Amino acid sequence: MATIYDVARIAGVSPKTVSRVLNGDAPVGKATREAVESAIAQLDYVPSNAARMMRSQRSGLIGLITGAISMSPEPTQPAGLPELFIVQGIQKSLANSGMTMMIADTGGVVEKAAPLIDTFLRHRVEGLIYVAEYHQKVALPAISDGTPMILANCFDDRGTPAILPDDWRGQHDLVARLVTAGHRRIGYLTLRPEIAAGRLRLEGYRAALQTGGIAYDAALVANCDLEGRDGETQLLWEAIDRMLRLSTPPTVFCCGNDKMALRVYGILRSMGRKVPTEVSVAGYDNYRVIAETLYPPLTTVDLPYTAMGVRAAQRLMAMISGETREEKGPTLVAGPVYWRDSVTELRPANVSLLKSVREE
Amino acid sequence: MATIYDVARIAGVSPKTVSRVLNGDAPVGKATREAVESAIAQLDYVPSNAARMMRSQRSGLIGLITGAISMSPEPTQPAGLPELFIVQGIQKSLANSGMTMMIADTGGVVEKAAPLIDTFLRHRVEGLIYVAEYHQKVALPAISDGTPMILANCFDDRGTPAILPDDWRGQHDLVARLVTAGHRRIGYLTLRPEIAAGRLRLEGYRAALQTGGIAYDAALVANCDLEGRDGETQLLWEAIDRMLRLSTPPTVFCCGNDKMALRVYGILRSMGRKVPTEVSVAGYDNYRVIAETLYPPLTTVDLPYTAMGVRAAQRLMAMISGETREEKGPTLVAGPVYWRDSVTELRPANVSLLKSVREE
DNA sequence: GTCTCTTATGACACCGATGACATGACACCG
DNA sequence: CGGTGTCATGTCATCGGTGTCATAAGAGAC
Repeated sequence: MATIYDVARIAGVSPKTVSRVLNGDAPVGKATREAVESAIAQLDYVPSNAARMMRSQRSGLIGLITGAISMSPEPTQPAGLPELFIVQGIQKSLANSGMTMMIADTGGVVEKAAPLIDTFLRHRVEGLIYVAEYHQKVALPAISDGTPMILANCFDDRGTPAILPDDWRGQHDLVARLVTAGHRRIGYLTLRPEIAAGRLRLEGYRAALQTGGIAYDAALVANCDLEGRDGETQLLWEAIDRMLRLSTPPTVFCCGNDKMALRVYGILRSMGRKVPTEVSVAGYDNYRVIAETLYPPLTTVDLPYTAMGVRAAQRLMAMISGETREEKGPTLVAGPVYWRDSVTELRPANVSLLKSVREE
Repeated sequence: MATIYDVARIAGVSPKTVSRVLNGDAPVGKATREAVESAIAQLDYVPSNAARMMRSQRSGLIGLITGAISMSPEPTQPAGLPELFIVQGIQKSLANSGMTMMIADTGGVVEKAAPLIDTFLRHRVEGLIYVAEYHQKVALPAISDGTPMILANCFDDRGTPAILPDDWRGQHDLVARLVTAGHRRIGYLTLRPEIAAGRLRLEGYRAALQTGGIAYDAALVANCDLEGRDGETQLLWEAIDRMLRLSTPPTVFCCGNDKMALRVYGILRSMGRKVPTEVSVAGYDNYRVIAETLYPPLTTVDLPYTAMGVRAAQRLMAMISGETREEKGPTLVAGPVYWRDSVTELRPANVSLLKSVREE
């Protein structure tokens, strides 16, 4: 690979002048510039970032760690990689800042995080982002030197800056929208309460009911999340069957996520109940492959992964440039409700009111 | 950030000795080693890859370019990111070789590839991998210097080494398996023939029929792929309806991919046809969120993305280490048939023969 | 004509590691 | 006891750029 000295020799100038042409940090005569540019083209010269970095002490690198990309060796459970949208958002933001992203993954093994961080530090990354596969608490090894770090889709108890989905608000907005559409008996087939999303969304559900003047009814809520183990379909079947036999059965089922909604579609059809004319269904995640492909298309709440990635990158860049007006605590990012045909409007007259609700 | 000189001073030795402790490339006395290690720990010293790289002329970096991560600004069409499994496979392989992966994406815009390649060359990556979102032909700018490059999930007409899914074999194996199960009228709702997967899979379908002694019947094949535009469900409905009215209707529908199969489930149920007792359905891709969640679970062919990633990394590493016994032409990677409950065995007696067919 | 100011360019050291080579201290050999 | 080999360590140059400073050539001011 050609060096700046080769270029200088061919162009008949000093290396420093070549450097000036490359960086435009001082005026260069027209004839000289052209000679240099021609030499560069002739040699296919590409400057070395390593050398540049040694002097400038800036790497232009951001390290990204995720358990997302490689999962357990026998990936029975994790099927989608939605958090890759977070990476997309990060990448989009960073490209504008001239940063290059290095990426590595833990393969789902937490212990691998430390050596990966070390590798990144050797490359003198200017910032680190850790992306989790779902909204959760994590415990990463502390970074001894001052390299800034951001958590995306997760948080820790050291107060590391975090970007999180606003699960509470998402479920709240969806349920509020259902209430506006006239639904008052709202079944909720929840995720397990052990995970953050499960807890927060249930709270959002309750808050929206309260605002709508609807009493919470425990008979309308069932945890149908078996953590990926088999039997989920049966659990759903039983919960749905039980709720539909109530004296005032639900007119709509909210599901913990879109995947669950996909199962619920099959179950309701097997029961001979038409969606949405006889019973409505809503999901969560806006997992497009499911939500848009299902018939009828699924009403759901967007998990704003891309936006979270953008925010993560922005907040990291702010930390790197040392801006003082730094937010404390986690940044919550809310996603819009995607209103599709899987939910009936029980009172069409109300549609005019809908503008007050956040929608796509 | 501490340097090797700081460590040397604290430990009371020369920088070179510190280097020796770090790299273990020459014997170091026990007492000296311990002094150095203690100094390293005390200073939180992390060696600089940039400096190391300048001398060794080896970066330990691999550049990965993909259009996968960030797609069109208004992502209506691309919903899944299955090719990220390719990245997973690559990453898994590279980690074992001590390589670090840099990643960037074109955002779907081909013109962005050139500057990204340039960025990677500045970092003196030792190899490049381009990953496409689906099996296709691409035209990338040539790499002027000799940096090795691999195409994954795509190919060009310059003969750049490529890793491709064996679509022909996948569809062939699936259909052969269907024949073994007793199906002789096999409907095929295809992807559009303009894309590689559409063509190759159709050929595999025909080849398997021929081997099974079954005549090809054009009435059983319909292109139901509208390139993401609306109306696909209607097109599917019409094709299925027409085929089911044939004097000898198909006993199974093969679908161009799992997403199409998801639609077909809904359509068949709306038509009042039970899957799989009245009619069987098979997909392609083994898109787990769909294939495993659907009821009944979907018989499909695995698109071996992870394996392709592994192969891509292996082939690249072979090129980097300059091994001569280099394969020519594309590497085809076949995925197994995942036999699930969406297809009926018409002749259970035949099950004993199945061992000859590749399965999970 | 001389002084100053700008423009254009070069000389040189330095960033942080490591390869090549040198050196000093022992151990072992005949 | 001198020769030779091994171990442990140091010296110095070097990788490829760029920051700092110096310098030469004109342009314009007085």
